[in-house]
Amino acid sequence: MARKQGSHSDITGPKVRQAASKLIARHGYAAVSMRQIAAEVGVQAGALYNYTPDKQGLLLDLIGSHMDDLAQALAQVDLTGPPLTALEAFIRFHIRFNVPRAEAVFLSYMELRNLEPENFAQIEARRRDYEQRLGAILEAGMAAGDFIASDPRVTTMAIIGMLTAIPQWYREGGRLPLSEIEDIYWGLVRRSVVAA
Amino acid sequence: MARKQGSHSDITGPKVRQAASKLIARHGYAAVSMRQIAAEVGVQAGALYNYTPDKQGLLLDLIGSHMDDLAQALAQVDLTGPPLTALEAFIRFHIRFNVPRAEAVFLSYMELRNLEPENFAQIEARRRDYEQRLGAILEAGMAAGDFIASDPRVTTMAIIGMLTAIPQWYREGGRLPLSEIEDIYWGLVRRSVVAA
DNA sequence: GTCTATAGCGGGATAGAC
DNA sequence: GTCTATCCCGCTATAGAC
Repeated sequence: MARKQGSHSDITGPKVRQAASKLIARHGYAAVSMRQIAAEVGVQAGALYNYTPDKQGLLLDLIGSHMDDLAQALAQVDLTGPPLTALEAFIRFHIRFNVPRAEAVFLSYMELRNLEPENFAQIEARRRDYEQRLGAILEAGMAAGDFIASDPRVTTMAIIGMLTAIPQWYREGGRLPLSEIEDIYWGLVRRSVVAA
Repeated sequence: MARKQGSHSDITGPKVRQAASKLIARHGYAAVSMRQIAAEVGVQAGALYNYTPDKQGLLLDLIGSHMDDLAQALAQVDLTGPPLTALEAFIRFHIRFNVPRAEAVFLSYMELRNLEPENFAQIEARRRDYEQRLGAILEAGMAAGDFIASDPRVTTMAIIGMLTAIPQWYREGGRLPLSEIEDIYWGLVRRSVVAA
């Protein structure tokens, strides 16, 4: 409440992140200049440094925020049920979360290599934690005999790969609604891992 | 035979492409300078222009050569059998072709956006042709009742996504041999699409 | 075919006025 | 908080000697 209404920093800050996300997702981190980002926001390049210590900090902020959002959203999902229920919940969550965030997903994956080593390690650890949530479901289901006994780690990577590719081809307003895509993918996964 | 043995252009040319592929795969097209590529080869930057008209031409050469290799290798595969046989052949071919070429696969996908529009369109068309080979198998199998009737286009993208992610985590000399990875993936695909 | 040297440009980041 | 101006650097690509 003490904060002034209309303060520029409340408006410009988000605009900087949004402009950077859009341009970096489209052209790549190294190919986008601070001047281009500033032009997209409608300020001069020097003004960006009120919102980020440097270009690398901006990238880390974008990817880190995306990982925050992912972790927080997953925390709302109940994965404590039986393996089959948990698996379906995870699959549907992943699709519903990622597809509307195609830009951030794409950026967070493609620009990992442009993070400085310590930043990279931190993000990578969080990504592995996320994947391991799926891995644990598969392990539990295989141990219980609900799922076909196969290699849970390879199966995890196969499912994550399949799901993560969706935002690359799915277009809103396309041939099929997202709910149907979700059903199709769940069908593919269910048949491939659930014991008959 | 008229060509002199030991001519530098026969040796330096491939070295330039190899160095560029390695560096661009690791750091990204925009982040890698012609000077870095030259240093990796062991020449000065100006010498590179004996082998490429410009930096963009080098990128197009790398991605285009990869697509050439892919098309030529696929042409050796017999996909004329019944859908189930053709599907297995395609799956195993894709894994066997892509995994040992992780660097080129990664680069060819990640750097598409750095191709100039006409170059991009040409590569993209060839990629779609490749994916359609799988699509046709799925359509035939669904029409014949061998495969579970589902959406062939979405299923194509799901399978391609699953397979294409393999080089991102598979490491030679890792826990499992490639032949076993191949078997696991074929099992996943078979169960998900083949009618019981 | 490779070198050295350089033209010409655009990059990230900072200083100081307002 | 934003601006203008600028420092210093590295980039692509070319010219001309060898």
